[in-house]
Amino acid sequence: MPTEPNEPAVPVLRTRTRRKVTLQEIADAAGVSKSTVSLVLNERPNALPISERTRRRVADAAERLGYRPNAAAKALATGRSYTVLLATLDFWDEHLVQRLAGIESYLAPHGYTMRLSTVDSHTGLGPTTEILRSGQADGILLSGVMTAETFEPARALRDEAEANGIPLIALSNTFPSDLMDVACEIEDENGAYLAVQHLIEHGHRKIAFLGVEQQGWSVLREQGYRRALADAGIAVDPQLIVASERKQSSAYENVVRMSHELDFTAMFVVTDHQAVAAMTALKASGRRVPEDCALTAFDDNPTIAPYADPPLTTIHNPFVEVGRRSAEKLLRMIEGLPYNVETLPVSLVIRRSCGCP
Amino acid sequence: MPTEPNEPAVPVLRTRTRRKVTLQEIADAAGVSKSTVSLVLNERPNALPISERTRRRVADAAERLGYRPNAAAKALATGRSYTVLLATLDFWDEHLVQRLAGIESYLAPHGYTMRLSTVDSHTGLGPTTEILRSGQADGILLSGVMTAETFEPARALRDEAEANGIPLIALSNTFPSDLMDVACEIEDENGAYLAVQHLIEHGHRKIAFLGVEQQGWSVLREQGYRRALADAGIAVDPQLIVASERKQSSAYENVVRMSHELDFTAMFVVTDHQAVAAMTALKASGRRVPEDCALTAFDDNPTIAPYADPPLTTIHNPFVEVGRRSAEKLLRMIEGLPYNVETLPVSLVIRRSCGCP
DNA sequence: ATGACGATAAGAACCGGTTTACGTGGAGGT
DNA sequence: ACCTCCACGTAAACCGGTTCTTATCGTCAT
Repeated sequence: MPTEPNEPAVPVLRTRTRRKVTLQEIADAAGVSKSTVSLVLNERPNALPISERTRRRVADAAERLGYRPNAAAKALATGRSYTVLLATLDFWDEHLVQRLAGIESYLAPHGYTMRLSTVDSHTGLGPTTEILRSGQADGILLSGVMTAETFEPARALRDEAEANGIPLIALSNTFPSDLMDVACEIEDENGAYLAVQHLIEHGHRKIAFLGVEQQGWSVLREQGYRRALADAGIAVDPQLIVASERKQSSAYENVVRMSHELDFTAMFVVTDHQAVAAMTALKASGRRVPEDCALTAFDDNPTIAPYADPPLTTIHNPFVEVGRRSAEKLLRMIEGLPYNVETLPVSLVIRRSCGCP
Repeated sequence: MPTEPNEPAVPVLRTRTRRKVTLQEIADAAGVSKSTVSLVLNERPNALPISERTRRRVADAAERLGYRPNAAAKALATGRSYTVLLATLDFWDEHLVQRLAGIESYLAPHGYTMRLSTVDSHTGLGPTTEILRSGQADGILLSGVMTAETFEPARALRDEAEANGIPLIALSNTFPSDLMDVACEIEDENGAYLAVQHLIEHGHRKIAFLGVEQQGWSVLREQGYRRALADAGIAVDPQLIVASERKQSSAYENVVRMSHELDFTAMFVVTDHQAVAAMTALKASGRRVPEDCALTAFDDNPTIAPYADPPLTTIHNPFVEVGRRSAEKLLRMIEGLPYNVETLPVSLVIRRSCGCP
């Protein structure tokens, strides 16, 4: 029983693949020219007037045929890629995920998509340069915090972006503002104030501060800590102010040492991430949280704060909103629209680590 | 002293922006036609012959003018975007970073770049569908592991990719193989065998196994554990085989319980990530590692294993290589070339948690 | 009836590459 | 000296949109 010899062996994929529908095809279907179709489908604010009747005919045809504009053709004709480059200096930015959600939620409805490229000492700027020079991105969002290793790559990227006339903003406000823009600030100082104030309301007066070295936001949060103490008439004990490296183990070691050497009943830690290390250290030093040492933190990281033991009382850092705003600001820069930098409010999220029932 | 009134206020950026160099310009500079330039610059294997002299002239001109092909024009002409879509189901894939390094290292020299898009219950398939339908990607790498929440989105993406004739492969081998392809396997079974064998060589006979629920690779690693015991003539104690959820807290709780209820002197944990939780739990239960309980793990995660206390003896999981191979295989699928799935070897990395000096 | 004008739509050029079918000049054979 | 043939380049069409200029039609005032 011989089968048809010319029958392809695995035709499934090919037959199911829908052929791409072009502007011309929907023009034919609607009985108009392709320029008319383009005009209708793009809905320019002050374009040529199109009658309601043809507008509808075109829209119907487009809908019926399942038309999707060819991105490359559009990019070629407009000189814009409708693409944002997410350049990352350090993929281990714990907050990238949440910001990403905000970024995508803004980009998608505005017809933009995202490219990804890492910029570090291993990969170098090469691939990223290629993306910019070949016109594959209209703007850049830079992810990652400033460290000794990331500073130079970040500066190089900034220069490359500038040379190509492509706007760039940073997602985190850890870079000097003369180096690069950010979309928005958050209330670092005030958030820390609220977190420390809450500890004070619990009756604590010996409150330690655990910060992170070399980060502007950590300094701001320390200022909030100091202001809260000052407002409550509590003198600052410099010994109780400690800064760790970014990694958790550094925080752990610091807190173990502090537990042995210093006298405090509460502690404010500048990030949830470091707070869990601090709590582990406190417990390892024989202190219960919050009974022997109450603790508040900053970030309200959804993968950390609710699952810590005890759950963290912490300042809600609006990362998703920061992502949204960053995308919004970048798009405004791309379109040449004005924008301004706002400061987003934060709020205290009370769980158990502070001693609240 | 009036200044020139027509002088733009902020000309800096514009003047520094290099105008894009086109094929035609370098054709003029080299005194040839633009088709010749295209031919020279693309170096097709069996294209029209070009004399060495003009080849050099063109190359020189291109170099001198700093020519970069316009990606959109190329994409339009070739019908290919030279872009791979990294679709992620779950950005918290701990191993994405390393795989990403491997992926980029392969993509960049082959002229490909990466797009990014998340596919989950929040964002849905929408933006991703748009990318595929508008021809903005030639292939898809799917990141993230299979869970109850990610299964449906993954299947939908697979269907959409198939409908558009775009190849897709998964980065992790957690999906049923009839649902989607992977680029390569790793020696899950053998790695676990090596890790457990090492504990046996230290003289341990009561060895616990801590796995992760519902993951194929965890099952494979359990098989390696069983084979190692069998080869040493040790009977398997079913009570010592425990599976946790993916989150660390689940592992922590399981190990605390095991420490109280069961009798074992060593433990093999299926991931570094869970191993640190296990170690914390062991210490919290009053057991020293490795003196009271030796421990080996799997993954050799560079951000975890060397920094654990004590540093983890663990199986090196070649994530970077997996990323490279995944990119390679995807590109071969895009180009219609044959490929095959290989199994990558793993190796034991000895540090301190096993009890070695 | 007719010319002017406004509202619509068509036409064509263009974006910057790729790719084929088609010239052209020179070397080699007789 | 003439024809062939091959090596090398060129011209032109095409990819699928955008956008500006031009043409056409109906309507209204004169």
